[in-house]
Amino acid sequence: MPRPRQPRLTRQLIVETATALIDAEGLPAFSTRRLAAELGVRGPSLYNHFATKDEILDAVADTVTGVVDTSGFASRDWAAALRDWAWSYRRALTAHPNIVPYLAQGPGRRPAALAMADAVYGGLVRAGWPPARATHIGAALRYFVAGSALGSFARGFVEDPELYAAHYPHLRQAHRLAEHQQSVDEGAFALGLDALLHGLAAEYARTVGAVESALPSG
Amino acid sequence: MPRPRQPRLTRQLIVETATALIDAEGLPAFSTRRLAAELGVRGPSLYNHFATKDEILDAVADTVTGVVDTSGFASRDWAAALRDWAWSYRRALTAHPNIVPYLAQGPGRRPAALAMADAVYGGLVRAGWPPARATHIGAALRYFVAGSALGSFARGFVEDPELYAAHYPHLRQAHRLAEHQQSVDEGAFALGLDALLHGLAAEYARTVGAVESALPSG
DNA sequence: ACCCTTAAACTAGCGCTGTAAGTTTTGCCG
DNA sequence: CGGCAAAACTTACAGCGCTAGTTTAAGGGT
Repeated sequence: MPRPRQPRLTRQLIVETATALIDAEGLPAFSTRRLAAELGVRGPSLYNHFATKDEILDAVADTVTGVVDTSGFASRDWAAALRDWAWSYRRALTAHPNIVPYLAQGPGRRPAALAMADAVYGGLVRAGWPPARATHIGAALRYFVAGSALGSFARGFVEDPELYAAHYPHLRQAHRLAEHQQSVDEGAFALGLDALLHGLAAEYARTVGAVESALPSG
Repeated sequence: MPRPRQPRLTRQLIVETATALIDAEGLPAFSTRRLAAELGVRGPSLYNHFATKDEILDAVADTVTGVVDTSGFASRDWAAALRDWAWSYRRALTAHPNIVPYLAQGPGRRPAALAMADAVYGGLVRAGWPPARATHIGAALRYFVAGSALGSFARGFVEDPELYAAHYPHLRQAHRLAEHQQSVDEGAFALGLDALLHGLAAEYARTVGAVESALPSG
């Protein structure tokens, strides 16, 4: 088959179809041939638009990260902005949980991830946090969000409840976790995020706030 | 080649060699043939000892998780025990960073991960936390530790610093993160963990502590 | 109007992968 | 001492990411 009169593939179409395929069937089922078949095309044709499979995955990951809202850092105080961002970040990841294992391995060279890191860091520094501290805070929240989206604590407990009861006395109810997976994960996230922000506010009051109020400009 | 006089493979030897191979060359380089070659053997021979490749990876992950120390929950107050556990957990994972992406996808049916979850949950409940809260706390800390071991915040920034400076003004220094990766990650972890525990202590005082001190047994 | 470059599909194929099937020889147990 | 299980083997299959080379259409330059 020669070059078609109208191109059958575009980067955008490939990324959209890849996202749908990963959402529907998981990362392991995502192969270049499988994706190509979904697009009515023959495997190697994808390489006219992307250099490698990882480049496709990067594009998928980038569009997922792209919807994260960091606008709070421009309008709200740093703690409220952090909270809004963390929830938005979590929503973006849990909307496409199957791509998270790939995405979680670092921002790499994905523009949206870098833009997000930039916005968070800038917002925290602007609020008075020392640069090193701002880096740490952004990283810590990223750890927490990525971890929560990745390793849904509850998802692992799906097996025969009898097995648990015998060996792990405190986990007798663990099989029920699967039923309420979403609410457990969200509850754990909400609790952890509140605790983190509470602790950060205390640190802020102890260090930044104290210093600023002792300065003429504060 | 027939059955040898002395078996060349044991489950333990396979797991140890697999761990070393993954540590040295990463998850993508870990294939059954590659592992077999390392053991002086021919690929399919591994299937006399493990049913699938994933079963080998589960065994590796389980031994990694197995060294995590949860003994603090038996001897110390809940907050100190959580801190000790979190650090021990993090050390175990960062000692074998290449297996973390596999390990982070849930406790599955790995005994060590389940035993760990059991110990944490039990310790928190014994300290007075309501069961649902104990589940949330264990999950939240697991998110944080796994996220920190998996997606080293700093590791992603390795590219040309000029690229960052142009598009992401606040990340001008980001390339330096790679140099200090370990200290940044540890600092972020320490900050986040302290903040988390600070917030949890406040919640404990507000709920559990208040109730217990109002009871005869408290 | 024509040529030429480039684009976008194709087919063929390489060296991998996980793993199933069947073979051979050894060690051990009844 | 016969026979069965164990543990290595060889062979093979389907699928993987990706490269190379081919074909034809689209579009720009003169």
